[in-house]
Amino acid sequence: MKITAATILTVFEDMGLRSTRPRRLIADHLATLAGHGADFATDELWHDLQAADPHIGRATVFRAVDVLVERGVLARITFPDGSHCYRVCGPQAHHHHATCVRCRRVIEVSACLPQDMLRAIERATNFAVEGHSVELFGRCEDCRVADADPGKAL
Amino acid sequence: MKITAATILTVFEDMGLRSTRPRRLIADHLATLAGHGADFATDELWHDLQAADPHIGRATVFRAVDVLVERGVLARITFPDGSHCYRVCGPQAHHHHATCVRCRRVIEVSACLPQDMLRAIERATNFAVEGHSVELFGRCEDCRVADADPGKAL
DNA sequence: CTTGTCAATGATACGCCGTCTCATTTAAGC
DNA sequence: GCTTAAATGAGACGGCGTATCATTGACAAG
Repeated sequence: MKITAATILTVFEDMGLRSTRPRRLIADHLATLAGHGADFATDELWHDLQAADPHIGRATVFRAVDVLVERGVLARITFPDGSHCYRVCGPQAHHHHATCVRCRRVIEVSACLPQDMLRAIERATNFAVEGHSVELFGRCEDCRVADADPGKAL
Repeated sequence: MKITAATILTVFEDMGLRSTRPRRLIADHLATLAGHGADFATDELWHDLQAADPHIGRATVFRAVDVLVERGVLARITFPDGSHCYRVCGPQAHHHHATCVRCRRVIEVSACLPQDMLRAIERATNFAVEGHSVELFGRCEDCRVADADPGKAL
């Protein structure tokens, strides 16, 4: 399912939030990002939006991102060094991400921890597991090619 | 295997780093933390160390933590909200962590993504998977009891 | 032991990133 | 329109990690 600006505006609406100019701009911009499968940092998003409206506030963008993360429209992806970025994901089925450590491209992965493994962990640790995160890091095909033949790309 | 101050000092030594007073203090303190299985933030560690030596520098502690994370003596545990803490883990076998969302206690979990799942992901995505992180979040037994009977504990 | 050298330190300035505050604007129901 | 509370935007603030740099001290050579 493709994420459109309308989809995102509906998410705001569903939360009882008003339809405002900044939120429309954000929805538009995220819709185009979704098309490219690109990831972004919040500050970066803010700067991009300033092209459309120089007066848009930083706090406004941060607030919107928080809402969308909570609603699952955006996924927060954390790197091993503690830095992170966001990605438009939509309220789709549960999934995880594989990130290329070279170009930072993000790919969705439907695989997940097997249910019986989770249950085994609960038994072994006496924990009630309520959530989990799985991040995969590696090299995408393009970057493997580029690494093998440095003269060709980038 | 129990982590001792000597173990940690050996790690510094192995990296060609000098044996200094601050590093000895850090090693000592981490050894006691390892005994309790406690987690900590870097700034917190700094404050604790100031009890032993009021002149120890913040940068020094951050530098030491970086080294030890790189060497696997410390594991960085990231929470869904982006905050994080460290935990003494030692260069043990590969493992992951389950964290109690209520008391933040951390437990080690030996379970991991099955090899064949990783291979299936590589086939499906054309990624060469080089690393991964798995974090489990839930409630430990004590906290479940405490939640069910608020009058009793904490 | 003395000395020379460079890693390491510690004090602090700095910068990023996210939050908070609050006066002003604006969406939306009447 | 008018009213009212939500939302905004400008900027102050704060946490946390890094950079800078003069001083200290570890360690090896003589």
